[in-house]
Amino acid sequence: MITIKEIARQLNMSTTTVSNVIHGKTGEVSKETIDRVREYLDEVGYVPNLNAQNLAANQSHIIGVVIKTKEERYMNILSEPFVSGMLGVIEQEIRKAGYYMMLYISEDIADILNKVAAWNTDGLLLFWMLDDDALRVYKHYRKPVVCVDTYISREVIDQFENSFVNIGLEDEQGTYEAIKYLTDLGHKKIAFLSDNREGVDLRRFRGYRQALEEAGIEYSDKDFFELRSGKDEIDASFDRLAGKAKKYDAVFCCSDVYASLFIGACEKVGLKVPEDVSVMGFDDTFPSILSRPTLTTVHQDIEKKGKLAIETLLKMIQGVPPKSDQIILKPYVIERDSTSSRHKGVTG
Amino acid sequence: MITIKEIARQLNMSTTTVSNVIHGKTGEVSKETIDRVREYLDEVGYVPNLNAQNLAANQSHIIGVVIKTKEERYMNILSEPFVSGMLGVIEQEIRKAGYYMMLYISEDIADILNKVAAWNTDGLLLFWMLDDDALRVYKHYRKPVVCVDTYISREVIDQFENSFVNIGLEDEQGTYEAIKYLTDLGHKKIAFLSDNREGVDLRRFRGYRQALEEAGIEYSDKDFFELRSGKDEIDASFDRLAGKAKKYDAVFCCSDVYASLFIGACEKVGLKVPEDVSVMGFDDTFPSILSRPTLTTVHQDIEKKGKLAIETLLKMIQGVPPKSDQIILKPYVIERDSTSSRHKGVTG
DNA sequence: TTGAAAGCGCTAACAA
DNA sequence: TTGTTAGCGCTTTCAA
Repeated sequence: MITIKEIARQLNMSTTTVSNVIHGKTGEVSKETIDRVREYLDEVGYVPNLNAQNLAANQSHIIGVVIKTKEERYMNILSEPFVSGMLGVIEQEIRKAGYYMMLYISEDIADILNKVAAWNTDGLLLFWMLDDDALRVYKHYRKPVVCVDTYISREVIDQFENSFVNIGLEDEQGTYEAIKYLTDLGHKKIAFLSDNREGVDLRRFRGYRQALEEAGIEYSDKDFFELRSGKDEIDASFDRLAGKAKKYDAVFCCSDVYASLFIGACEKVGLKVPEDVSVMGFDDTFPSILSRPTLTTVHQDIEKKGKLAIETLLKMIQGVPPKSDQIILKPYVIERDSTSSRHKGVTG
Repeated sequence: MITIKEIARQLNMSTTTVSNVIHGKTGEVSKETIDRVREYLDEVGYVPNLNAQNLAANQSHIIGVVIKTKEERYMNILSEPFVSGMLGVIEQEIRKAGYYMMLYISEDIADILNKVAAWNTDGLLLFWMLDDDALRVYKHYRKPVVCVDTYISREVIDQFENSFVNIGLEDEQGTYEAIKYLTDLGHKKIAFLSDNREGVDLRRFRGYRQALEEAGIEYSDKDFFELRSGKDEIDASFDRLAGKAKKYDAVFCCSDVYASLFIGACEKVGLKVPEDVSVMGFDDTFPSILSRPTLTTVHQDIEKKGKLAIETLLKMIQGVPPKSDQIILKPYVIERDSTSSRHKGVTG
């Protein structure tokens, strides 16, 4: 790899001049010199050493994308349609902006922090942080941080000194509408299926509770279909829940994949979807159209979410302070074939 | 961020000593010094600047993962279940080995080459290169390169000076077995669905042709269901192909996603799967169990493929020459519900 | 308009 | 066993 120094030597000029034309700081360089340098650059196929550049300029052009995984899951996190969809658009946007993406996946915030610091990452995109995770990151990091789908308390946000931005979704409202959609169909016994009770899923649960309440339906904790999503247990877990589903009119699932797998489990126990039980998903990722029946689900605009996240982060990196600390997208129900109006009650 | 220099100053010793204990080169340092340094390192939470480290040591600990995309596709490449599954295990393995992954997605090899060189990437994982793509990369790069699912001619391989390794699959044999499975069920008119005629899919096509030949079935180019996979055209393309499917007993698809979408298109034109037409997929990714009917497909071990690729690359980076230039995994047919024995011919 | 030189943080050859 | 020092390739201040 040829270096600037060498080029300068060949051209009989200083490294400063070469560096200047490389960076288009041509105000201070004669037209003639510019051409001479440009031509030679082309000829030798100069490629800058980014490590050196980063070291000298103290900026890396790396955007760190941080995903905190839970322990063992049935599926590699990157295989989740929502995650891979998100990552796809994020990667694209980062690349378009001339930055590089580095992926940090870990269960351990401290570990992530280390790596992010070691690379001198210019900015961070944080997915699904809980509690004070994001704050811990920010405190040690003090560079632009954008969170995605993160719920933290006002108190914690205040400690961010105005440099917290979350790109989120109206999870509660979206789920409320989903459940309302089901009650409007005449369903009464409605279960809520998720593998956790935190963050995003907690808000969805609240939306679910509120819709039930407004419909005058009582909730019991048995209606929370808690999935054990470990690799070894997920099948058994679905089977168990499908067994319980006989007593329900509808089951709302916190992701399309879960909805799809749940439908499979229902089939196994002889329950027909939607005739015997309606099933809803969330996200409107491609499992919702591959599944049969196709999934009635809550659509969210993944592309927009990803683009907004990177756009916001990039602006912050360029020193533009964020206008608001929350950018919240609106989801909406998409009707497909996994739901229908209530039959059981009518005939039973 | 505290530096080694500063630490050395505080501790009243040289940077070499500090650097040595950081890197565990403790043979040359007294026990006492080691402890003193370690303790202080902990205390101040020292994090090395990787840019500096890379620059000085001339190695980046970055593994470049290169994916050459085709033009516009209906789906972001990272959303493809096969790709995201692969990336998931690769990321994991890279991380476990203490390396970093940098993703380079582009249509343009030259562009990729630039970035890879700029970062001084330690090794490269190349996906689905065609023709002399991989060779071009190697020629400009001359560091360890492992290809995945790459078919190139012997001539080209020879130019690699023994440093070419491909992690592949018996695509031809796998497809041969898939088609044989279909002919054994009594199917005669069998179509082959793909969006291209190169690389992997070309070999699969050859397996298909051979199986047909052995079964004494004639092939006509109309039996190649060529999918236009652009965003705007894919639906229309599937509809058109589903229309053609009426005259067929079975359709072999080059991916599970395609199989799944094709089944959807068949339903639209009133064709039942598998009663009217059998459909097969490839890869055995999760659409094959989410779809209804579940997909009969050709299973390949993605996890093993990914692990082998990284393992091989890491060894090469450590200077161990590869034993063989081809590591080829064996796929096998998995029976599910999207295929059945031939009815149409029996009754018609 | 151009150049010299210091320094980014780290490694490693060499000296002590 | 420890320290000095010369780079790695680039940016940038300051001087010419």
